[in-house]
Amino acid sequence: MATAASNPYGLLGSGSLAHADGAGMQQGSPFRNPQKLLQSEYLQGVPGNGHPLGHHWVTSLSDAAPWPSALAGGPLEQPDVKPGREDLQLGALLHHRSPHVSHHSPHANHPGAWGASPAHGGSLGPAGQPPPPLGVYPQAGFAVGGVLEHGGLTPPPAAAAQQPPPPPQGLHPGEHGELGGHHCQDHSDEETPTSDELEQFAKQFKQRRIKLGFTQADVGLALGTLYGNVFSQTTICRFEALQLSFKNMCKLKPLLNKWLEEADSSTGSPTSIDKIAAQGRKRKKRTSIEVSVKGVLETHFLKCPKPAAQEISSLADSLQLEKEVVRVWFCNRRQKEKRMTPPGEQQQHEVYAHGVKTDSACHDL
DNA sequence: ATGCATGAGGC
DNA sequence: CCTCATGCATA
Repeated sequence: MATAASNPYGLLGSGSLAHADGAGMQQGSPFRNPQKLLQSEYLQGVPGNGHPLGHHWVTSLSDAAPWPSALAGGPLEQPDVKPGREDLQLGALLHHRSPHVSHHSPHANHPGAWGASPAHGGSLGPAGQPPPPLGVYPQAGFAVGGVLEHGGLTPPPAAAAQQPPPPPQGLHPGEHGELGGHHCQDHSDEETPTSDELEQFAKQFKQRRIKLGFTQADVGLALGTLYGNVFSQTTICRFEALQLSFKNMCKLKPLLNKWLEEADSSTGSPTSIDKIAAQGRKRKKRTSIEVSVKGVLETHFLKCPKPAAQEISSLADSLQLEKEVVRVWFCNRRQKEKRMTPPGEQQQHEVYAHGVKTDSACHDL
């Protein structure tokens, strides 16, 4: 498709571009993680993380296919040809507010996968959310809100029930009373987009962005000048690649959608070139971890995704790395594990479960 | 596009 | 110390 993916960065060599491009295109269905974000809301004290994350893989593979049938059952790129075509044809002309296909998967709303927290209409409040007054801090106005926390200290009662089958209850909108009696307003899609919708939106967004001649960085900046929430190229990139958490995706979608409309109407208008001040923070130089070392780390990660402090220390010592570096590495690894398609397995490759995680804390050192 | 890093919020 | 959202710096 848009192989011409933007090469906004003149500095990038063709080599890296090719790689990047390919990666981006492959993102057919990165979402496969059954992460129970939605439940975290009330399961907060429960072992989302109490046991090895590894079990996520097993979970996703064995039980559930959090994915819409389209993805799980049949590898279809697009159930409908709407997005792409529409974009190409009407791109310069106009587009309606609802980019997503009118017919969603009938069961697409099942919360199994990345159920976002529906009750967070308040914190996330996509559409109804008033733009913060020139808040320079993205997070200030937004409130990372009820970031779902770990709390994983309580082990599951029985190993048998590895993960409770998510109730098929559709988190339909209009349930919360906090928003007043507005309910059931047929908004485009503000409540809880399905992963499928998000995927489609992201795809469409990227294509339009490119056609309009904007780079990811431009968009991030524009969001800041337009709505007070600045984002980096990284974030926009991750959004397009669907490498953010479901919740995070839901939060950004409305903003990006607005930007699309804006960019659409002002075809040719120069975007505000506003640059926010950078913090004179002493950021540590990125420590490059050698491949071999990474291999060791990964091995350990497979054994125990959440090593104790002491274990981290000894590991760091063995690898001759700072403890902090190792700690952060594990943190990042865990995050990655949650957002991305599990390492070592791409959506096109064969899938076989790792039968190693019986869900036990790693051996105490 | 992605790896390592920072920081807020929370136990 | 963890998770989660986010980004600088880099491959």
